[in-house]
Amino acid sequence: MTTNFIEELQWRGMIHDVMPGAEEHLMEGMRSAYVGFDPTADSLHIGNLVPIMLLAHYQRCGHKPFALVGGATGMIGDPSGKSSERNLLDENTLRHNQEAIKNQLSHFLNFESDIENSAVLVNNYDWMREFSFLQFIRDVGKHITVNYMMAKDSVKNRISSENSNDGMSFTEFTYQLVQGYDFLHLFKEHDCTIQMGGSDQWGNITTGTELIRRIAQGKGFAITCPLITKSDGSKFGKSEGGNVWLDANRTSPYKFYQYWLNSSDEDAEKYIKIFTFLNKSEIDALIENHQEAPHQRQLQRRLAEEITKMVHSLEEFENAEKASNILFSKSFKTDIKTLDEKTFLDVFEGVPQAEISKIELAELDMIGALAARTNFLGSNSEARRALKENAVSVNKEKVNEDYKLSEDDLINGKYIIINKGKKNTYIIKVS
RNA sequence: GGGGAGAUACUCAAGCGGCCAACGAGGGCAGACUGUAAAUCUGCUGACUACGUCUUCGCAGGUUCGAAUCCUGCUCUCCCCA
Repeated sequence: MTTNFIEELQWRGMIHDVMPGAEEHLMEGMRSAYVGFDPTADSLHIGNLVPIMLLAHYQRCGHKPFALVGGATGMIGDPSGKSSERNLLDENTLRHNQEAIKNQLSHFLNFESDIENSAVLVNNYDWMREFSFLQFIRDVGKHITVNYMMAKDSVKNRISSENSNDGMSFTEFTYQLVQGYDFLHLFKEHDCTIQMGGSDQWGNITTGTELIRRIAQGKGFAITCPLITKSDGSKFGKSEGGNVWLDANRTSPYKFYQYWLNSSDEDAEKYIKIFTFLNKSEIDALIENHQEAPHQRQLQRRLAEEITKMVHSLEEFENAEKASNILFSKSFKTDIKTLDEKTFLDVFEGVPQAEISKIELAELDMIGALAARTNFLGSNSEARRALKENAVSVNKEKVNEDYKLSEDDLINGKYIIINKGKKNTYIIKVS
């Protein structure tokens, strides 16, 4: 019943490193593996998507996935890849975030308890909370030398790097021990033998396998996936300065869809393997088609479709797609009128809106429509600048500073769509 | 405890009495080109009732016709010696 998990990940480009023996270990039968998630926010973002997919594939291959919410570790802060100390969380926020995260994970993982390999959510705060400091340093600390801990890249970088002047607190130094202990705990309690994560987690994971070996005389395995990059070098998962979140309230499904749709060709080929469950032949065919007619961007479309459906829903995807088609269509003015009000609102869900009266409309100039009255832009200056740069359009037609809005501009008798550039849309509702 | 260096816009980083709303780079935004891509080129990137005015260069005072630049005190950071 188990299919070859490693092989599956391999062709998808999701393997960075596998500890020797892991593949054989997995072929022997159902195994349990876990991935840690950081509960610093009440939503995951697409940077978390890779580990999520890791677990999802894992479950699909017939194994049992554990999602560990790092309540305790989140209180400490992982020094890997960070150049400065992190803020700590309090318990209430933690619990709230855990719930939200579980909810999002359930889009990918099956938590139903009636199947053998159902997913399980655990929070390391539950077992770390009662662990006293003395107990911990006796039971765990005794087995790992400082020399061993110092040898980890995450620690070395922080201590020796010239650009981090802040040093590293003892708290963060102990992070790997706490995470390592999680692995040991899950090993003992749930027979969890594998930990997966991004390649930056390798050091932390091996501290865990080390603990399992020394304390429980067992064998734990590490599997890491590459960190996702974008071909232009910018950070993956960031858009307009912020994270792309899985939560529709933080990143609207439309924006989410657009993020993927705007992937470069190179990235899209990579992403479709990593972020969708499409099988190899299907993906190969898609890539081939795309290379023949790259301008049609079928690959990006399919990629965006699959992920949006998974993270949000079929309906949200359809709205996002529809909105995209209309917003970027050549015959915008006629297309937009084909929408009834309900669909119109769905399509523009999450787009900033402002409501004004007809009387106000008559007096409103473009500065007011962009900033002074509506606050779409940060300041009047910004509005003036945008107008001067020929960046603003009303219902998709470029306008300049002298343009006067009127009732002729109303769509469905109520709405005016304003764009700044191609990608920033605002709606004025006139009542 | 003693000595030294520093704090400038989103980030890095110039400026060291008027020519400073502040060089430059990165980032961001926009325009052209395109495929809502990448690359490239161009413009913008404190605010306002806008050819002018106002508020900004760690904080608080002071000198001066005039200060990011000089002086005094304070806060914070880093480095060296003990």
